[in-house]
Amino acid sequence: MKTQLKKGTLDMCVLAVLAQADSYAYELVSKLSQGMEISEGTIYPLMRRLQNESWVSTYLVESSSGPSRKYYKLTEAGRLELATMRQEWQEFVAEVENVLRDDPAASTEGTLQ
Amino acid sequence: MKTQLKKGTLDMCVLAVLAQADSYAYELVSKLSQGMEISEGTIYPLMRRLQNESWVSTYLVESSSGPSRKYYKLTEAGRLELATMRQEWQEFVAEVENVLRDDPAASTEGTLQ
DNA sequence: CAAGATACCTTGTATAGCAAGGTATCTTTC
DNA sequence: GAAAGATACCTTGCTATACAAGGTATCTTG
Repeated sequence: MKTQLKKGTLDMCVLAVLAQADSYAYELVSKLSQGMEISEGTIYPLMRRLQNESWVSTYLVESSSGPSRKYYKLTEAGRLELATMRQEWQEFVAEVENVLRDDPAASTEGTLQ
Repeated sequence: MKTQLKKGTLDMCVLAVLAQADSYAYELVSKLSQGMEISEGTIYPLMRRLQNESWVSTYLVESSSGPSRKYYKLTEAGRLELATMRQEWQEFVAEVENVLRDDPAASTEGTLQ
């Protein structure tokens, strides 16, 4: 239902996770699913986009518990992009909060009966 | 460029502005444009959506400086919806910040050369 | 070998923001 | 009173992205 809110933030989230450690799509879904909803149908096109932008590189690793994993590694360009996205995200949140702040109902103290 | 980030937040922003005072689309654009970018091509379909959801009602007011203005007034349902959106927004921001927090580069101290 | 988990992927749909373009009204200026 | 500019409304077509649904292949376990 609040799927629109995610638009544009998921790539940043993925890059942030990859900034910690290399990972593969299937694992990224389960990692991110701890805090937010994200589905497989979202992650694979997304990873292709990140790769097309050269923000990640890939390598295959054979697994002992299933098919080979396609690992993604953050590139230097990806690291810079993540920093940019972080900044834009914070600016955007500040803008929205600024609009919300002017709303009298912002101070949620007894405004709703 | 960061147009994706706005997806799903603009209706909340509009409702928040209307929570302060009734307004019309053209004025809403200029009000919101103080803090964020939003265009006319966005606002009119958006206002129709809000109206279809019965979150706003409308009335015409003749202007002394141009054509009649279609004012939008927040309904009670709209007020409730705004509260819900606020909450979902805050939850969503918290989720994203949570993912970002785990990123070592989060503490922006000397991480970039 | 059947079932289930792991892991990859694609197709089609819905949504929302925006640029570009169009119309009508009202005031001002010449 | 014609032209120009601001005000105010609106629509069409494009784009991006998230997701459900479906499909394939691999490996383990019973």
